[in-house]
Amino acid sequence: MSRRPTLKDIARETGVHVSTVSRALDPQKRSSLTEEIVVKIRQAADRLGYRPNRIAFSLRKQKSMTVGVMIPDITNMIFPPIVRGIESVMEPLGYASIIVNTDGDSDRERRLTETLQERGVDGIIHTAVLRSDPNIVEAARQGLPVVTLNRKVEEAEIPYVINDEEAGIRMIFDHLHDHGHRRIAHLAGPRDLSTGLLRREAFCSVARDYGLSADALVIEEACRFEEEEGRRCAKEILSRSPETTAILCANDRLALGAMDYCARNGHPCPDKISITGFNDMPFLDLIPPGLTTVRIEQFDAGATAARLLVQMIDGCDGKVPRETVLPVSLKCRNSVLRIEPDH
Amino acid sequence: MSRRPTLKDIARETGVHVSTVSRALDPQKRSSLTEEIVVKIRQAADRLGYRPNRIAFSLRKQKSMTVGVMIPDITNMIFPPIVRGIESVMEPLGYASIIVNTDGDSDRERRLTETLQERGVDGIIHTAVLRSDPNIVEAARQGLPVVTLNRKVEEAEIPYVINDEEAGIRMIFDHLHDHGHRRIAHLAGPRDLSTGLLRREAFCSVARDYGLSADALVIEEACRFEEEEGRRCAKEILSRSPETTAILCANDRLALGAMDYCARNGHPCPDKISITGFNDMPFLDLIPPGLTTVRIEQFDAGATAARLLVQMIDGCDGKVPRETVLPVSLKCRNSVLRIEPDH
DNA sequence: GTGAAAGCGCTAACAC
DNA sequence: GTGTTAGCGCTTTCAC
Repeated sequence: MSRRPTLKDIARETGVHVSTVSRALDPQKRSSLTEEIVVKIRQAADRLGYRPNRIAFSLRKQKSMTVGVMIPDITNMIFPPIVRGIESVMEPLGYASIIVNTDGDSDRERRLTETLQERGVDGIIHTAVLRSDPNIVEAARQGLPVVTLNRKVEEAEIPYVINDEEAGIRMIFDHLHDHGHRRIAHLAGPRDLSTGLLRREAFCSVARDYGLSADALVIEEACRFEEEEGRRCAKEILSRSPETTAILCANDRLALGAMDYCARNGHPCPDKISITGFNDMPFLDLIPPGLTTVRIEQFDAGATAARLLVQMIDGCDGKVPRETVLPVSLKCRNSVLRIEPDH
Repeated sequence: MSRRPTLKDIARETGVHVSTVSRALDPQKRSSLTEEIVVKIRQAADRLGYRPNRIAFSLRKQKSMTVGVMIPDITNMIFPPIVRGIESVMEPLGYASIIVNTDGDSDRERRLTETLQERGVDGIIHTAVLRSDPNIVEAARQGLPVVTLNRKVEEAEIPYVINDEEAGIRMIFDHLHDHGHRRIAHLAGPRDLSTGLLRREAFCSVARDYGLSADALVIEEACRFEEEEGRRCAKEILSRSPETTAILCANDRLALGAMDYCARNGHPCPDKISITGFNDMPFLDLIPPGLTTVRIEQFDAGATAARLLVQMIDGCDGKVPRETVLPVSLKCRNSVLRIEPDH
């Protein structure tokens, strides 16, 4: 359990100064040294099993080679692929990630943001941001590189990468309409999350394009993106508007909840009612009847956000784009039934 | 984007020495200072928005307040709950976790172990260890606190927390036997993982207790804990031993794969064949017909491992227990059919 | 009760 | 080409 060797140990071992050792071990500066001494130093380093101390490096360089990744909850299956996407670009560059779960708790988020800053993270990828989010805005204002993922914050110029919500909703609405559905309800997400709002707005806009008047639209808003809320809202929709033939849900978990409620209450999907989701989370294909949904490339989204963040950290060339919109696609399974349009 | 304030800034502001500021801000040592000056310093700190620099702290104290968490792959749904369990004890204690994915790649694991050590982690929780795993053994030998989770490594005295594999296999075997099954095949996990081996051994041992001779046992071993391997092995079992009435799988993913293969090849579960899993991963309840499996408390396992690790780091009282075995329970769903025993 | 000084392991001016 | 020196922000002896 002997202490890890330091530059000083190598210096003593080889009889040179620590700064020489430091240079010899830095690929950038190696060139300014004699070949002979470099070899000697590297051999000594290998022999002693030297590993650089990144903490000392961080303190000196004011760069921790660490980024913070804020997510609502890693047990929500759409996040692990995002995390892997981030890792796929960060790790090869030598960055480590500290992943924290906010649980959608803004107080907790504030504390975690502070913790990350105390730990000197070089930047933050935030996948749990609210449309209005003073904590992260303040951090960004102080000069910390931040990029938000999946959601955007409205009060600041923080770069974000989102999916093409509008296109996704349009695809799925078209799909329902093509299958004869005219009485399409929207099970909306929370209004304080940008995805919730964006998808709702897209729904209204597409409905308008199809000539449905806004006040005829039945929309029920979930408080959280959770199955339980899906059940509650499905119940609401069914009782308020029993003639509904399809429920377009703002995400998969809401759809799963809605499907469960409908199945238990004499409206099995797809026979009695068609239901659609959004996200295409893992394992959805194994759950009957197979939710038709909008596929989002979570891994790519993570990787894209990571690339942006690195650009901001390196602060190299011009500004990074404020907005990055990733393409989505329709994933047809079996939760949408073809029916005769009733008009 | 002004630089974050340091102790020096507060010292200048209040006209005292930095060491005094340091003491005033340390709850432990605050007592040795005048009440008056402590108040003045704390006010100045608040006014400037001082946040301690944990990197400097780490360098000085040789303690990073960071632990490494090695998992095979965070997108495997059994791991997120473990991560949250670890976090639930680590975060309140001020520890952050760096989570890394090994992808079961031993080379990658070695690199990651080194990276974690360079970053000065105070300990490692390893959920992806092989039965023989020189990398982590070497790290532990050098004095780094390590605890393994779900699996154990055989060549060293590294504390581990595992689930009661033996009891789990026994429960599920009993359950199958109670339902009349006598021709029970085992779809085993990889032999180089302790769970794979332990569950296989338990299977053989229970079978022996039931008077089944070892050479009559049909066992097919998967190379990885993945659906694809489950399909392959199910095919093998069905062709080698068509009279099989039940397949006891070493984990849920293998079971899902087996179920899929059987369904597609005229052996729907549970009507033609009964299948069981192990782990009770999330969302299993939504996948028909509902896999009967052994429930593991992943969150608790993570929390337990974290508690052990903290004990080791604090190096306080006596040694931590080498072995911690967590209880498991039977989770009955609908993948096991009651049949007439054929003898 | 408070200040002075050293040092954690490293990098980067600046000398020579 | 290599050594000297200073310093990143903090804690901790040791003085007084």
